[in-house]
Amino acid sequence: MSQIDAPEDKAVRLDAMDRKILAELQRDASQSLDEIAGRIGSSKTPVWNRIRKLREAGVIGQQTVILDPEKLGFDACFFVLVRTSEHEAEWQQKFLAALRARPEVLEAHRLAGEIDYILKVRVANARAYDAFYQALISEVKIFNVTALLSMEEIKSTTMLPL
Amino acid sequence: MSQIDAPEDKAVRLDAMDRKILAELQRDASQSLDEIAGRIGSSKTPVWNRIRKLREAGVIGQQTVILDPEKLGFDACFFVLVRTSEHEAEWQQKFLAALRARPEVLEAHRLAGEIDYILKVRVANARAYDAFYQALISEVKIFNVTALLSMEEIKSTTMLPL
DNA sequence: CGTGAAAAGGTTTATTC
DNA sequence: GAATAAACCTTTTCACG
Repeated sequence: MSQIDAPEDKAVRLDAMDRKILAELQRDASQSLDEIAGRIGSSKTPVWNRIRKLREAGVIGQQTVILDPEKLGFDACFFVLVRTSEHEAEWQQKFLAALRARPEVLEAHRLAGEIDYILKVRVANARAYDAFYQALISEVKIFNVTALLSMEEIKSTTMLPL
Repeated sequence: MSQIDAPEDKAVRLDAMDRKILAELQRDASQSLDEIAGRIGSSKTPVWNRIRKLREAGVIGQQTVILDPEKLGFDACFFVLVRTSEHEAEWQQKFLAALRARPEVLEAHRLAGEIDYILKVRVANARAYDAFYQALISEVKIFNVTALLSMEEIKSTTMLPL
């Protein structure tokens, strides 16, 4: 069975210039090609060709804008530790679908160890969290839930350290 | 003492059109003004004026690009639960500065309750996590640390549900 | 593989209704 | 407020060294 380079392939070989371009794009994706080229000591066309390749390879994904949650009234952020008794495929499918469908769940990870899942949930206030929580446990059976309330966001970045 | 509208002010009043614009920018910040205007049923000029205001108000922050961590060799993601015995201002300053200085710490929150802090840390592998952990505890005294290893990223988004 | 120019399209400002 | 238009940049393609 043959295998072509698919976008899902893990790890891509990058040189120093690719890394510089990625770092610049992470820092400020609104920069022009000339600006990026200037900063990293290259020029327009090579930068453009590399960006195109990095996009095709799936290294560069969504281009987005970071909004200020508090200015938009999302005043509460919870980390939710979930333990479950159920480990059947069917239950898991239902649980994952529920998480993906709920827009207040910004992150969800399946974990190794005692705790099965961790969620990061952003909502307007504690009441909105409770509504989310009640809705979730009514959809899927969960053994144990611990909610950790964030008092202060010390740091938050999407920038990987290249 | 008078008070001017500063960028740090909490909560901003937005109408339905502002929200639609923000939703489009979150979804895809590379769209042209015409594209956004078309999708939300408006036109260039009003969309442009609103985006400018939202930027000035600090609602719209960094424009960035989401990179694929695995394609870049960041194969390990940990959530780190930190308990401390120290609660003096000086200790806290040192701890926060350490977290902010370490680029592998993508998120850090101060929590209410038993656990004092939660961190999200992205590194190449378990060994790199250990190096990070050793460096951190050598910089600041920490009472208790639990690392939760992510086995699977079920969901990860920066998009707030507008 | 980089350079530079040309074509197409986007942003930003100013003016008008 | 919104529409239009003009000036100015940027992106994208392409032909050439």
